[in-house]
Amino acid sequence: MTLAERRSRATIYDIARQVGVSASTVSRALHKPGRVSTDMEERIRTAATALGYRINPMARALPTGRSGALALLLSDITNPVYFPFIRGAERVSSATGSSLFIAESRESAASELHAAHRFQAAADGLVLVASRLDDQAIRDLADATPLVVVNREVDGVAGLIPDLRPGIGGALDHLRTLGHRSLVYLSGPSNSWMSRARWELLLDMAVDRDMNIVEIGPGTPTMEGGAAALLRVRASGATAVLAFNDLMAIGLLRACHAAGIAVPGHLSVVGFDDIFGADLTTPSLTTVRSPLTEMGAVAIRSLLAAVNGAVPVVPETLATELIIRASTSGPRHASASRPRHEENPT
Amino acid sequence: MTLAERRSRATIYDIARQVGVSASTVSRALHKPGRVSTDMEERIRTAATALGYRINPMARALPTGRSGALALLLSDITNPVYFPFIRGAERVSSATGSSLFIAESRESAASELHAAHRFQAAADGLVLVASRLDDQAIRDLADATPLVVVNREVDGVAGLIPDLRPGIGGALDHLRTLGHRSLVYLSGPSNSWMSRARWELLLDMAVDRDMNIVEIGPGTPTMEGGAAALLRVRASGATAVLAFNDLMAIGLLRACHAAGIAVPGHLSVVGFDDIFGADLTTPSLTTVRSPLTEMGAVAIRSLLAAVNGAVPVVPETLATELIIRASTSGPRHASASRPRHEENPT
DNA sequence: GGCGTGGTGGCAACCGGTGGCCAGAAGTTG
DNA sequence: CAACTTCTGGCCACCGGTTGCCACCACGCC
Repeated sequence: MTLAERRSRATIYDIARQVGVSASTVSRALHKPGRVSTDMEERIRTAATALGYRINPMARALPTGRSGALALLLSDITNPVYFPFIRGAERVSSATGSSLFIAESRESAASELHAAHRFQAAADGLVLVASRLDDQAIRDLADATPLVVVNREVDGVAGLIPDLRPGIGGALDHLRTLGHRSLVYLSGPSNSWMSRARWELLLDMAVDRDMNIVEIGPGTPTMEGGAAALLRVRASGATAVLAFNDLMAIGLLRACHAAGIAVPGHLSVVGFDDIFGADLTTPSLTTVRSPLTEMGAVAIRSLLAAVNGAVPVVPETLATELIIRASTSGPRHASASRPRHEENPT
Repeated sequence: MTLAERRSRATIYDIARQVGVSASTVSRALHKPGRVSTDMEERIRTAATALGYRINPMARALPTGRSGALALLLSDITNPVYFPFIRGAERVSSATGSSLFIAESRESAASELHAAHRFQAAADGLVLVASRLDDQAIRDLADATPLVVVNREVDGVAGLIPDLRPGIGGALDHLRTLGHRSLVYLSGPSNSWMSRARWELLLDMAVDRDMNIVEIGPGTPTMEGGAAALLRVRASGATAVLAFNDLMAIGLLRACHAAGIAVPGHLSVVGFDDIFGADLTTPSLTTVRSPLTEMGAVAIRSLLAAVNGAVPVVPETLATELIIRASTSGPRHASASRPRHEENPT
């Protein structure tokens, strides 16, 4: 088949021959509305479908410089947080007729850069999610290729960041209403822009609300990373902890259970992202949800705009939101057996 | 930038001009080891790196018919079962220098076919996971393009299926040892080849073990689908249920909890796949794990072999395996409070 | 010294489209 | 009816590589 396959596949020349016109006429009939007479277009279209013609994107890409492909670079494909994002991105790209490349950098800047270079040649544009590259490397890429960064802010590069205020404000208000005054933020990797952004806003808004907050970290953004922080969380004396992401929050939850610390009775836990699984834990996890599916969609739309030379418009609807579940309650209750919120056990 | 970007990007002609040779010599120096003299190759390589040359995959694809891209088609990107599979696939493709396209058919045969056609032109080969197409459509695709189907068997098409026997045998032995004699299989979608395969093997192996088993279904392969089956599961009088996948098993778990039915005290539950989250539930889920990451890797390796005209070799290590957690115990215990297996709460 | 041989590089065609430019036909206008 | 547009289709160069074939050169050998 390797050879057989190479044969077949009708080209515009086949159509041209059958209709008795030149190839450029076929090209125009198929892609330049109004450029050829209606009945000629008609004849060419019928011949094209009869021959099962499908355009060769590579051949088209050569003169136009446009491959019709976009690329998505993630630091960790198996992090559940990305799946809604990928879905949103995939929907928009397939709806607009683009193909989507995907690659994972495995938290390594070098392999991220390598993948980015590979895709610079093969795709029309790049989306970098939670990039591990430094600002200058990103700027260099953006100089050569349309580029959108997600969950990161780089000067002079199109970026996409959800509005953290409603979610973080909601979380702080929620905890304050429950009676918490002393909080901990479990931070993520030191090179994570988003971890820093969450922390800085928490700091700011906690002070506004007259609450104390300390940072513990940096930590790896996994369940293990969350579990590893337990000792320091306890030592801090805080009554509630916000973890950089749900994975860490879940890790902490499990570590608490193993150590006999009741959640939310002795410690309230809040996560970020609302990943799949956040409502499967016991207690189910209160978390700050990001509109991930929509962010994926918007990222691709902005990228397409950039590819087409238009100015990307970011809708202001990318707001985070607090999802209240069962891992938060008033401080210093002796037992976790009666979480005060609607429980969602499995 | 849309224009600026199109400029730059050194070509082999730029290198040729700088070194003072012809483009074909450059092409050979770069990709035909030994075809040009060593010092000429040396000079060309230095010039290439000096100019920041990177090959244009589209230009190369035109004469060779090889784009260096592979495509992965899934029915549902957000199903956690695919996460590890995608990772395995991505690792192998990026390790072999291929780029990976990804698309989701949203359970629709029409959009799957549409995506497949799009990728036929742009990629060297396709991987279809849990395809919703009928056998003939898949065969037609396979006639025109190197193709590997995963979790599906189609005559004359390369397929990749894990060995279900160890996992299913293990699950039946486990349940039998616990004292169960009467089982239910909660089947998935009627067009799911894998659901059928699991059922048929369960049937076969249950009879061998002198156990009763009935099928309930078909059902949608989601938590809702699992929850929806509760009434019929109860009515069957069975003491243990195996669900088509973990999502359904988790849905059933939650429905049981809501209905006051103790798991595993009143009902033991076994899932399939061991997705992310299967050990987050309470009780944590006993499940038949598939080697998903490796399957992703093997799928891409087979596809590459097919692309290169070699015979794909499927290693016999793709065995399923029973993961015993806390959702199974002996039948008819009054309470679920003391699951007999090491519990993994949160 | 003539000839064979292997090593090395160039020429040119080709992959499948795109698009600028041109020419003939048809239609408009004065 | 001539001059001028507008339509419509063809010609051809080009995008950036690959590769079959040929030519030239140096060397070795008889």
